[in-house]
Amino acid sequence: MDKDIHILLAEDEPALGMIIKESLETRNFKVTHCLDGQAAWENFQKQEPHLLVLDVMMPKKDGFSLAKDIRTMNDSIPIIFLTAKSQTQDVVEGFTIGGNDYLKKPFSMEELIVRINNLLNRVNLQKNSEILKIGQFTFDFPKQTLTFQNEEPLQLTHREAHLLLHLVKNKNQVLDRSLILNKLWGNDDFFNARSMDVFITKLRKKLIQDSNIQIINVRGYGYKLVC
Amino acid sequence: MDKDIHILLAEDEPALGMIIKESLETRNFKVTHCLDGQAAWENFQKQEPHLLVLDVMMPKKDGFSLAKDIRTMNDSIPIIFLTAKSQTQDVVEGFTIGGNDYLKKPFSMEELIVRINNLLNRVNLQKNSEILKIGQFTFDFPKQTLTFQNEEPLQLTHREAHLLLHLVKNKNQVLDRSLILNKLWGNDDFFNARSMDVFITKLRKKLIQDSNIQIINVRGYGYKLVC
DNA sequence: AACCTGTGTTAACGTGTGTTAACCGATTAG
DNA sequence: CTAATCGGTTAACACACGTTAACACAGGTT
Repeated sequence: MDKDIHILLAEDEPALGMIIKESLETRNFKVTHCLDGQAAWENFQKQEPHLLVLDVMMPKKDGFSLAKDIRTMNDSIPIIFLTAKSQTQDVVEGFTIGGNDYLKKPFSMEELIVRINNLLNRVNLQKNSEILKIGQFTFDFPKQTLTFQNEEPLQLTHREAHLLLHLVKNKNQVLDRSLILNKLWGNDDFFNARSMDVFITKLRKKLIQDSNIQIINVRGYGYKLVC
Repeated sequence: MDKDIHILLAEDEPALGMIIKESLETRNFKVTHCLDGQAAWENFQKQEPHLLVLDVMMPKKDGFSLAKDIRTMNDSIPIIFLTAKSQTQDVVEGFTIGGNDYLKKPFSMEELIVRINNLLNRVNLQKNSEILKIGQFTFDFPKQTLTFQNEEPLQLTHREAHLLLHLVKNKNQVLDRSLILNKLWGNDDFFNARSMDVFITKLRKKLIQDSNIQIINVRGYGYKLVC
């Protein structure tokens, strides 16, 4: 799952960069290592990574300046700065540019990984699993479409897509009613529960073409999607 | 022009607060001075200022806690913290809450004013000089053009370009309606919301050539551009 | 000045989505 | 068996959003 996460690392010290890269790769991240800000900028435009780890002091283009440029193109991508400096003013500058976290050298790999996971969970988790297969269907969650074999994609609504995502992520196991309700509706009162029932019906209809797929109710507990 | 800018100042030390208030007023800002966090909170709800200057250590409600509450209502209003502390950790805390800048006491008025102007410029006239790719389109924001592959560039209007820029900068994630409205229109009343709907329609039409690009509505929340 | 032209807002009407209600059958407790 | 409960299904509904066109207005042109 993590192998889908792509991190762009900009660090001019080759040895340190190597260590970070390898260390992150053992955690199943895909890492691109650039040795200066200019290279990182070019790579960012080509590859569109999920997260950036930028050294502040680099040749050609420093990390702050690089982050500033990146923010003109993308408001949300998480940025972590690495810096040898410790003055408050630098931290401030990093954050005003739009950095999300800040790590002072020397730091432990554990620290870096904790921060990366933090940021990815905050921003990235929801859109993580891009395109899923359910039996003979293809479920594109970001686009909210459900495609049977090679037919025309069927457009799902926001609620349908989210509910289906939950079911698929927990397929072949019982999903607790109130768990889904709390996650998607915010609370599990009577009316929301009935609303969910309606959506279960809708999903069943849209999944009817593949008879191997079923949304099974477990009375008093919840639902499970089998396929 | 500056006389339209309203700053909410929360500073419990009356003398210092007075100095700041008067100093900002000579720069043509409209300033409301509150002596504790509780008063500032009430005032914020009533007046909806353009920028906040918050002391961190205050009676009744400290600046961090106040900022946290304010961020639940408004993601974008710039917040500057004033603090006597100088530890990096406090700075980090301030920024993770959603502060935009940080000023360590004692500071000069000039410093404060530079930062205020910085933040206001960033919010008001986001200067951008980049060329973005959206699927098979090239979006030149400064020129306000949208080019499909090698065809003739399509001219966008000012509103179209700004709206598209926001969507692209936050692509693949849901962008809050009222956030866009507040940024581009200044407020999120009914009529502006309908106006935005019209522009969404216009953008969809202009992006129709690449079927992988979609502006998806999330009922009650906002839009996301997927590509 | 009168006339276009392009832009953004407002209006009017249509469509889609999510919630609620109503009615039903199935399951289970007593 | 009967009553209570849970879930299935359909339809009614309110309202968010889509779409188109009319409109107002600013800038430029003649």
